[in-house]
Amino acid sequence: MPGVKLGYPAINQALACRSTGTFRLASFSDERMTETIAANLACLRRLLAWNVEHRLLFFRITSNLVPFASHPVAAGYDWRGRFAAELAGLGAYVRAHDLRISLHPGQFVVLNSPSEATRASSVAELTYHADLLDALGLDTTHKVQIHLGGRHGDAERSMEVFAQRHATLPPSVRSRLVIENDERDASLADCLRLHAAVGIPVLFDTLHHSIRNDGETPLRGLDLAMATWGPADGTPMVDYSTQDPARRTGAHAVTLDVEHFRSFVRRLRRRDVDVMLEIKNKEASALQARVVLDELAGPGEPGG
DNA sequence: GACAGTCAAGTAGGA
DNA sequence: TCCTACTTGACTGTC
Repeated sequence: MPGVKLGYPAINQALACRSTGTFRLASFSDERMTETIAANLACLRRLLAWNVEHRLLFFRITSNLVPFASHPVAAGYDWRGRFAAELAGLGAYVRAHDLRISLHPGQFVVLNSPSEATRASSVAELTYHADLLDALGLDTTHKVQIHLGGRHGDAERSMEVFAQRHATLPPSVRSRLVIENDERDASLADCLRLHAAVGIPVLFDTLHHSIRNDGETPLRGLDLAMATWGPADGTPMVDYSTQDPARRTGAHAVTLDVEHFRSFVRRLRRRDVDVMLEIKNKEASALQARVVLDELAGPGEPGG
């Protein structure tokens, strides 16, 4: 585990601010948009500083940072122009502290949808995510992760459609897009086939793989996924979680299973990955995981 | 201030 | 056929 960067998604429960602020579509106004984005960016700045202070160098920025960014209602709102200075400042902070950023658009991004309207809104949403990374001045090692979308009654065809549409995406989107295995639509093997077809890197999700796989052990699965990341993609990203025993299959645990995580990290050995902790209690688990990494790195050499 | 219903968007699976 | 979950609950009207 040479320099594992640890992270958590979107929200820091220890801070008294949220970068996920939004409003109802019916409440849309130029003023509301401006005040919400300004508050979200200010909170994001605090969040990143908190992360740096606690050596959590991987962070998933909320897709809500700019509410309704890909919705027609906001088509005339130039958020990139109005907040250019703030966004550039945030990006400079990310680069100065060697932070890693990811984004995870919602379930409404369905690139292979049979509906033309859904496909178009999906492309618009992905373009917003790429625009955000562009506005931050971040390179193609900062990623946008999505799932296959749906099977639409024909799993083979759905992957073909995904591949075809992937090829038509704007370069700024395509260069940042990665696909994550899930337990419903696309197993790791499916994602690897997509990689073979269009070159998209595969983000390995430990929990989803434990639920749905084709016999690959977790480490074998991880190695296969890691091999899909090229130099321009940076260190492979991994989503780490365990099953919440009290909830439905696939539900993320509320707290970190420290022993499970320790075992996971030990088995990484020399593998270079950045780990996103998809644990419900957010930064609290990330701090625990940080301790585990430091312990395993030994005295005098904190583990990245 | 607390609470409950609702919120831009799609899809599959379960009740 | 309706409800739920998802990546992250958050917003808003009512009491």
